[in-house]
Amino acid sequence: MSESHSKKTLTALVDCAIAQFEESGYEETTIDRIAEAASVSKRTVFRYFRTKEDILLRVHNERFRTFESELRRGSQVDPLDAVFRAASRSFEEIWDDPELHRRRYRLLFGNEPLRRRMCATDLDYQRAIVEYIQSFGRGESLLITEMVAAAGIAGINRVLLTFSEGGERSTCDKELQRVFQAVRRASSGLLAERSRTVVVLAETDLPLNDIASVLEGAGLPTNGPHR
Amino acid sequence: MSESHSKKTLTALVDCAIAQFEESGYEETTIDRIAEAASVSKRTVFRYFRTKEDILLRVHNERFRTFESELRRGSQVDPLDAVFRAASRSFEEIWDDPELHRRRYRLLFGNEPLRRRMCATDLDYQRAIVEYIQSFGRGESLLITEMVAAAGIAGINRVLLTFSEGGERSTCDKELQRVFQAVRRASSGLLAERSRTVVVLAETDLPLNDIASVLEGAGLPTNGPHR
DNA sequence: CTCACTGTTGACACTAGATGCCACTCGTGG
DNA sequence: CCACGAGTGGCATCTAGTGTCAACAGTGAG
Repeated sequence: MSESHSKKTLTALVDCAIAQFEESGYEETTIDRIAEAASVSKRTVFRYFRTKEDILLRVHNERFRTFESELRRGSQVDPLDAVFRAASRSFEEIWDDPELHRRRYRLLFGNEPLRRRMCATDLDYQRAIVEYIQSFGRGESLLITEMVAAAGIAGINRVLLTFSEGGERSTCDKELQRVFQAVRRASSGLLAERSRTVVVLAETDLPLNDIASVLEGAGLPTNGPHR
Repeated sequence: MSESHSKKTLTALVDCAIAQFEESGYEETTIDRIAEAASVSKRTVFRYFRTKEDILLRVHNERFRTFESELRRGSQVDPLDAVFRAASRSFEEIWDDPELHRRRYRLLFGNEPLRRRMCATDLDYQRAIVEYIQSFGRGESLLITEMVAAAGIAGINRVLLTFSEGGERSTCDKELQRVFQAVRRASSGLLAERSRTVVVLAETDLPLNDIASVLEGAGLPTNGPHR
């Protein structure tokens, strides 16, 4: 259960692999080459990483796991708040060693097959978010929930891309907030399955103030200048 | 350029492969096994399909190509209309042989690695949709456009899942429409970066009909009973 | 000190997906 | 009858990934 692990060889493996990928490209770099560079046997490489792409993708997938556990931990009233918090948390680890993560994500975004592989992780995020939101039992349709989740994930991916292109922490934080503001705006309309700007035309003898009182009594704040 | 192709062996290959996959599972079925079942050599299998998963995924990827070309062809005023039309068109081929496609998608959705592979195609859809919408030059932010596209694609994927689970044409069409209504509702707010239901209170001496005329003149359809 | 236990590694054999190369066959047109 | 090209089989080869086993190092107990 404890699995083979030696911090030294692990980091050596990652460093050598990333260096080789950057130098010769992902496809062109064979496992044998990486093993040789890290002075271990091919077999040992596969003891540390299940697959070749796992060398680059593991950290990304682990980001999902922290996201998931943060999501469970969060006892928020609003599901979207919880998702936002969890997403923020999952980003924090990146800032421990931004340069290494940046190189990693640059490789991932720069290589088409790997970029596509990353999409597979989105499925995990979608499932987790949908399950979480549905667990609140507000009766939102599965379809709409999935769509809202997908939109949020697309936003998160762009934040990741921004980061890989050199985005600083403040920039990424700001973009992530923008994503969730957008999700909130969209979902308030979508989850309730209706959202439209309505213009009401009506004739009445009631004075303006009476109508405003009725609206405010119904929990609809009015902010127009009414006497 | 003409590539090797023989309708007979192609369909034989697909039929045998799908049958084997259904019987023994995707991973458990080797290329040799498929080749043997179709009475061709292993080498020939790879002349018809670049990879093993291509046997199942090719049709799905071709669906994207028709989507893309339909998108270009479409000379719609509204970009979302064009995307909706293109999506509908890309579904039409399915109804030529629903059962075969159903078996295919059942395998794809039922096998986790393949399900994840399908996600890679979403990237193509997202890029195409984003590029198309941006080409209208309405100044929507890239981030928001990507999010809206992702939401739509998530919806399309659910329609596909519904189909694979036995959904009839009318059911799928209805669900697809629901997806795009949702996208429209969300995007009208998102692309403009604001969306809210507004109630206007005002006093005026103008008769109802005059106001209605102004609104309709501005392209806002009214449907209330006004004299 | 030594025995036993455990965790890490290297070496080797092997499977399966995938590619490159060459020779063969078969139908069609000149 | 020959030529040509498309489609094919057979074979060698490469690479990712797995299973197995023996070797070796550290550690704690007797």
